[in-house]
Amino acid sequence: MDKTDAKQADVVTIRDIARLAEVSIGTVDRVLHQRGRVAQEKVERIEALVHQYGYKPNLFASGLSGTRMKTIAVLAPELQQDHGYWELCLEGMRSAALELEPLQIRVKYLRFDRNLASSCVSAFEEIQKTQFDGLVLAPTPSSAWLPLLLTLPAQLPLIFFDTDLKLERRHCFIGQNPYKAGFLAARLTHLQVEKDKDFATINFVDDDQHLRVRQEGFMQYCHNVGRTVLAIDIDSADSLSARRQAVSKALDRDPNVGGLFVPNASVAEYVELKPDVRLLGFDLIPRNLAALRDGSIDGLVSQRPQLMGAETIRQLSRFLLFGKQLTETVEMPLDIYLKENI
Amino acid sequence: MDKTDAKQADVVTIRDIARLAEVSIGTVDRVLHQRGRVAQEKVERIEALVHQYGYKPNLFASGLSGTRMKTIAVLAPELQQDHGYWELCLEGMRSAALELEPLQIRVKYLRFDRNLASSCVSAFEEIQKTQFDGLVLAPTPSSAWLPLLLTLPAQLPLIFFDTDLKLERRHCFIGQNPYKAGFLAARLTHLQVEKDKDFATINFVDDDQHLRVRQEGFMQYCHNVGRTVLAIDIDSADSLSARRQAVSKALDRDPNVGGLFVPNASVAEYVELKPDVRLLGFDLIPRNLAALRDGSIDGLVSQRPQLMGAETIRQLSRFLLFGKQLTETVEMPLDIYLKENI
DNA sequence: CTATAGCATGTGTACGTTAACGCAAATTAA
DNA sequence: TTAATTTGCGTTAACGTACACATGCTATAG
Repeated sequence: MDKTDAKQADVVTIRDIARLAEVSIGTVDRVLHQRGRVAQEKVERIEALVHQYGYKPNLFASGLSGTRMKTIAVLAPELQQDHGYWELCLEGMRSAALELEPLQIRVKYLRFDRNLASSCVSAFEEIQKTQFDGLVLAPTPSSAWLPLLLTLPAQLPLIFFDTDLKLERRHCFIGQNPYKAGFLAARLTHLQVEKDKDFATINFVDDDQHLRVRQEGFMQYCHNVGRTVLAIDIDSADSLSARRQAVSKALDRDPNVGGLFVPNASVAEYVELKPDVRLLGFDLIPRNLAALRDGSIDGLVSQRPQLMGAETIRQLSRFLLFGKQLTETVEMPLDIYLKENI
Repeated sequence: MDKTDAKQADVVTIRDIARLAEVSIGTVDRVLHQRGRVAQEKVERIEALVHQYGYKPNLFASGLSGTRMKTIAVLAPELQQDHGYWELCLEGMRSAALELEPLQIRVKYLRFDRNLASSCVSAFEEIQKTQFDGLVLAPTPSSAWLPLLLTLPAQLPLIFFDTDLKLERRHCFIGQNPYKAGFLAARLTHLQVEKDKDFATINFVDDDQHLRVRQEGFMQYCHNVGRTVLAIDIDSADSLSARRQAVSKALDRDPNVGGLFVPNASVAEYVELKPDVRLLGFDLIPRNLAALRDGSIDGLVSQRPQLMGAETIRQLSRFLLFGKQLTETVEMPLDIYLKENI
């Protein structure tokens, strides 16, 4: 029951294919790796046999002969930006990287300041100095990254993380669907607030694409169920107290508001403004987690940054190791967090 | 940027260790695999060097030399049992298995009738006929499985799937926490039902451990928030119409019930009994999914059977490939599903 | 017609680990 | 003391792939 030395009879090797095609393994190898220099007739013969016998190169053997450590480069915003969200993403990446270490996969992390285009450029230049076989990038702000990305070799696997970008070049995206996220957040708020009350939502004036689309989803649901929504304009560059005061004032002006929705991870900054206003927001960062636990936040929608990070590294590794084509878009599931399921 | 032939300078091989210890690789290998026949003095010298240089065998090389396909045996209830829940689990296993195929891992599935002890025995005997390197088992009913498990070799890795069992033997468990699941379901129901209404829950008289604990969690939450719960006894062996009628009658008797909670995947069988009673249940099986979509079910708690299946196979593979110790208990996250996040 | 590319193809070897094998020295049995 | 084990250790042949290199062939130029 322990040692399985059974059936390797049906395992097809490159040598089997060579024998069947009446050529050498070198020729088969050239066909497999499309290195040319093989007569068309033989190419076809070999490809047919490969298909017919379902030949798959032995991963161990190819790994052994290569023995070059593959490197994945990860470019993400500074850890403290976005309230620790990136920290969680990297945590997931690190755990996946740990698993993949014995498979000769290494992950190299580099950070940049997402408010500073120059920081993006220098991070990009920095990473170029070393060899890498795949790139994971959180491409914010897009204006800084787009020109840089054009300089990348066309065949280098590229994954956009968290934010998607329109780009000619072949790439893949892993992240959430912000519209659905906003829509779901609205539903969750709707559940928790008495039917005759209104909603308020914070509208960050410096917002990015992501937040905007989330808001759209939120508004659409509210519209569908006939909830009135008060949008409170806030500049996230303002001081915490100024922002709290602004929101507080707005809530006072409209006493019928029963739920406040903050479309990003900063939700914990708006706790305890008004006792009977439910507070909901985004992202299960430690601070929000604590607030959810103690009841000062009533619900969160989140996208499991750790899982997302781990999945990203795994996807890319699968490509690097098995040559498995990357899935164009991986839409990460949205989670609802209440006090009971954290 | 593509070919990384950089630094293998610091990769320590068995040959390096042998050279440093002034012995042959054969001796090092014997020490590494504890095959004996090495002088104590050299054992210590080698072990010290292995530790000092952090030598890790090259996975590719060991895989290559072994080349024996490792087999994982999976024993799970018939696919149609439990409303297709097992089907989803196997789906996840299959997808993980596909990924692992190139790593010489194979998964072999066998089904049994979980209502028939004799079926468990024969499935167990059947699986014994072939070689396997790890076993995944959904051990229901426990009375049938416990005696069989004693006959397994002590070092064979064993994972209990979905249901945990007390067992002397070393093993690992992957599944949900049913108490938390019930608790969460109650919270979800609580959110969707007006505060002055009561709850009803179906109490399957032939229930198993799982359902019982779920019910406990549900009851506890209701108790905490002061909701009255009407328990409706149902025998799941009865016909669908009989069961629907029984529930319907119970609901009619108590017109203040605003929410009905079904503690298992059969929830879709109780749709449209009373228009103003919210319906909540368990498990995102296709049928429930459809009912959630069209609004006849108002919420589900589920445990992502696919993810659970995939994770199980991955865990075991990690052990088989890397010798990575199995995590004792992997508690799968609970998900809340509403119409918007499916 | 020979020299010389350039292309099609085969050969050989490294990659690191594993474990069977074989030899010698040490120990035990007869 | 000799024969038979046991112990300690080194050697070596896989494992399947990848790729550098060698070989032989064809076509074209001189």
